[in-house]
Amino acid sequence: MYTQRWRRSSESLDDSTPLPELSFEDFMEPTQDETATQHHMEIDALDSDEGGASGEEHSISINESLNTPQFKRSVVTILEDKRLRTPGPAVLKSHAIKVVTAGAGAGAVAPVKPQITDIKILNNFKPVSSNTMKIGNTTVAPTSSPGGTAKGMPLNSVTMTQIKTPDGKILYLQKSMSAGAAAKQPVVTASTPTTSKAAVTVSSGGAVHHLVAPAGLQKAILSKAVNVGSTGLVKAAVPGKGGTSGSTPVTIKGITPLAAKGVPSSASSPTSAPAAKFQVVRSSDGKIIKINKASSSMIINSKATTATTPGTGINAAASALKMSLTAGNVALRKSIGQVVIKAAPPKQAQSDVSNSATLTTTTTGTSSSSAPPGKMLVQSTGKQIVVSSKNIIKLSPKPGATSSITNTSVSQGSSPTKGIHAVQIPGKGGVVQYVRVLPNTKEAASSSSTSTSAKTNSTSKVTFVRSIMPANASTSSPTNASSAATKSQSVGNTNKIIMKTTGGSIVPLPSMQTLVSKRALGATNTRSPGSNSGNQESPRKHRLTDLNIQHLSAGDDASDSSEAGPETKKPRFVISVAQSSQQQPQHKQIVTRPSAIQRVTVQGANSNKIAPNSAKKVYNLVQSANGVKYMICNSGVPQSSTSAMRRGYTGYVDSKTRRPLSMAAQQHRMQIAPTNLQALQAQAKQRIRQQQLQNQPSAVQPKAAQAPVQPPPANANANANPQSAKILPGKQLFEILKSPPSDTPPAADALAGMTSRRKHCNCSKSQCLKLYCDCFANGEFCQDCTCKDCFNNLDYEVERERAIRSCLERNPSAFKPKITAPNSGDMRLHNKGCNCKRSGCLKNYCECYEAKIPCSNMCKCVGCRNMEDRPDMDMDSIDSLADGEESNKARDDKKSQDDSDRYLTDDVVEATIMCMISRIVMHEKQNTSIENTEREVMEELGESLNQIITFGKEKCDANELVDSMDLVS
DNA sequence: GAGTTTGAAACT
DNA sequence: CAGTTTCAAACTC
Ligand SMILES: [Zn+2]
Ligand SMILES: [Zn+2]
Ligand SMILES: [Zn+2]
Ligand SMILES: [Zn+2]
Ligand SMILES: [Zn+2]
Ligand SMILES: [Zn+2]
Repeated sequence: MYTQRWRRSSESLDDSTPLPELSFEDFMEPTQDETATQHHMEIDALDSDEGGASGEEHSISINESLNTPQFKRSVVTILEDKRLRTPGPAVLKSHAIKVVTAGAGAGAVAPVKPQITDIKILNNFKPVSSNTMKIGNTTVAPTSSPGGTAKGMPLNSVTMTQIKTPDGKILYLQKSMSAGAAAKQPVVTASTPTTSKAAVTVSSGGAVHHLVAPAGLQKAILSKAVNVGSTGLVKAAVPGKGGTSGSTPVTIKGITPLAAKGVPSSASSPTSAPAAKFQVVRSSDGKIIKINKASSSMIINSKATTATTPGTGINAAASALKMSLTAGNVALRKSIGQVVIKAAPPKQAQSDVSNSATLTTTTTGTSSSSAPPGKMLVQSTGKQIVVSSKNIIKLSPKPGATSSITNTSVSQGSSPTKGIHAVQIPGKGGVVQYVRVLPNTKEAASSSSTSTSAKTNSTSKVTFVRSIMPANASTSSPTNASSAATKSQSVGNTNKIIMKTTGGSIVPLPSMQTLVSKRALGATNTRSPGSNSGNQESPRKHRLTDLNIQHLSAGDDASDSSEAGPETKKPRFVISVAQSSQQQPQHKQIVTRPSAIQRVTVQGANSNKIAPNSAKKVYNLVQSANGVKYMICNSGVPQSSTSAMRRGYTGYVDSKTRRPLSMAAQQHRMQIAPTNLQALQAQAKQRIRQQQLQNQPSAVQPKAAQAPVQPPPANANANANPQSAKILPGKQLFEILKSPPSDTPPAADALAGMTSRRKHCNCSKSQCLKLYCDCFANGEFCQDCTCKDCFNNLDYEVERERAIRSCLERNPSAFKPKITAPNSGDMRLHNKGCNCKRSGCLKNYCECYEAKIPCSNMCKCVGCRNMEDRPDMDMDSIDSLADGEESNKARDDKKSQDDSDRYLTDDVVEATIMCMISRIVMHEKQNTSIENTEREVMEELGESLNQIITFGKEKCDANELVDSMDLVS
């Protein structure tokens, strides 16, 4: 079933993609299972959040503790020199980088499975440990240069963003802001950050964003598992922090604190909006994750920062990013390089200080300023970065995807608007993931930022986050909030509707069409890095290069988007964290649809309203294949990080993998309300808006059961902005989304196709109540399907639930993702394996192939040709290949997994991610087209991967030689 | 678009 | 659990 979904979509894209490449999904969704290691990343804006943030941070820290044992802080400095702009770095297909951050949620989250951030490169790379790696331009030195101390750095003026890796590594992004620059970013209270965070600004030169591993405070966790695959996805998930401390929940904090924590409600109100809201949407296939953080918002885009002076800014502006890896496998501190984010346009920046300035995040001042909270979504076709409340950042390379950006800026007025940047990487099917960073309230930010900036360098925390576009940006017609989202260019996939929960309200966002055709993905994805490595040139690269960025206008943050937000104009990366008050238990929203599930943690952006506690709520968004999206809220309870992660991931994972139910189950608490368009439209619209989150669930509850049904009023609670929630029927959104697709260039096409929902079932005898039906299997309601006698809708809730139970009885894991990564870093594999007899596992009949993953030892296939080895090969070539299949498989699989981790150290991953982020930021500042941004991001990724691979290979070779020597001797 | 192929899901 | 049937997608023409 699963596969099917993808299949089609993929097909449209490319059939060609023969190989078992990794699918985005893989990257994206890495951890499907609970266990799946999830990587949690948390990014906190040190500065940003004010008090609230701080609180959160702490919580985070806690989580971290969980996740990451200790802080080790190695500081890694990442310098971006200049990235290669090599065009399409093909990069490794196989390598995917996933970063997931578990929600801070303290215990809760962590508990589950703290995931480890892993970066894996499928290809065998050796860990670079000792040697310095260069990623793209950035070099990572094993030892971190600067900073060790950094940790303690006083943030002072500088705002920093911290990212912790599960390992305990923390990354801070500081943006020294030039004064001007500061503006954008929400300065937020930079103040707060002060505490623990010490930012280390390494770069002497201009302002630099430093990533420092702070000690405690906010931590960003990068899950180790980063897979960079050709598909190259980088996922960073930030799990919501747990529930415990509610506040913290937002894992990712916008660096800039939201000034306003309080956000007001309205979503729109950005300015003050207390915390930034992060919304993340992921839809690999259709999955979306939003995270809103009320208070702090993260901005990923550089835009925000205004870099005042581009050129000048450079120095000053450039912020150096330092990443410290604490635990990391390698423990080593590596100074990666500095990434400079310049407010100023990149170019200038570059000149800057040494190399560093790769990124300039100049925020367009305007935007930043204006749109306080901007939400950014970065989509890259191939890569996605998702930041979810839980904070997930995924970068998946999408092949063709052009990035579309939809950003809806929500401006509520102007200010409020938030830019959301969604990065979607088309999953196989077209799953797109979004990363949104909503600068909530940023408006203030701008102002605030300034303040901060004022400080010396003011490192503005800008970090990634872009402030959302100013309202203006949002210009986009807000139309529907949702619509706005939809506006996003759709990239490929299906439309995704993202529910924003900023306030608690969830707003459906249309997914970007960015999706890249599977093919593309596949192409890109080639697993074996090694082989690939060499070939950057390979076509795949492009894909990687292609990033789609969508802007979602989330409405404003909290408020969302829906209304306001919708406008997405510019693509922004927004990570908004809505804070929902936890209080309302209801977090849950319902989402019925499992399909894509995204998690969003919501902090109480709205919080204002709600409880201060703002526990974090996590929402999982699920998109139905149709495009319907469902939100699942975790009631305040912090999800285990893992769990959260999972879902998120899972969601991303292949469409196939999706299993709403499972999801639900996992989440237990969560309720899923199906928000099908249909349902919604028909019944719900009204409800939905209001109830969506809240009520609807009633019926819907996904069977998952666990989630008991709670009516998820979440919205209400959280959202002040229910409005946003309004979402309208998904379809509309979808439609909207769809329309846009064209934007994306080439890839887009494929993607575009994807965009709409992947599939619509055509069941005739199962009533869509058996797993034969993809819709049902994905936990989605049939929408726009051509099925006959369909019972998979709200009109037959009873039957549907019964069917769900039946399926679960038969197979408790029926709704769980089929493809998961055993270990965080590991490449995804089909849990059960396929059983192909005649297709050689080279056709979409094969679930493995469909998922673009190689067959594993779990597979019982006969004559399998779907092995990792041949990533690059085309179908044809593959066909020609003799089979050696099984043996190969086993070998490959194992190999890949084993080695992958070695090479990808946290540091490396972080560095890579940072580089990518920096690019995004820069582009945002520059306002370069999304496509270009995506391209560059992908290129960056590809470049990094190549370097990593090259490095790994070299080492491996050397080692082998040595070994052989030894043997000989 | 009809018909065939395919392999998972369902059933025995 | 194996073998068979059912099913809907994937594929072919
Ligand atoms: Zn169906
Ligand atoms: Zn259907
Ligand atoms: Zn149906
Ligand atoms: Zn197979
Ligand atoms: Zn297989
Ligand atoms: Zn196989």
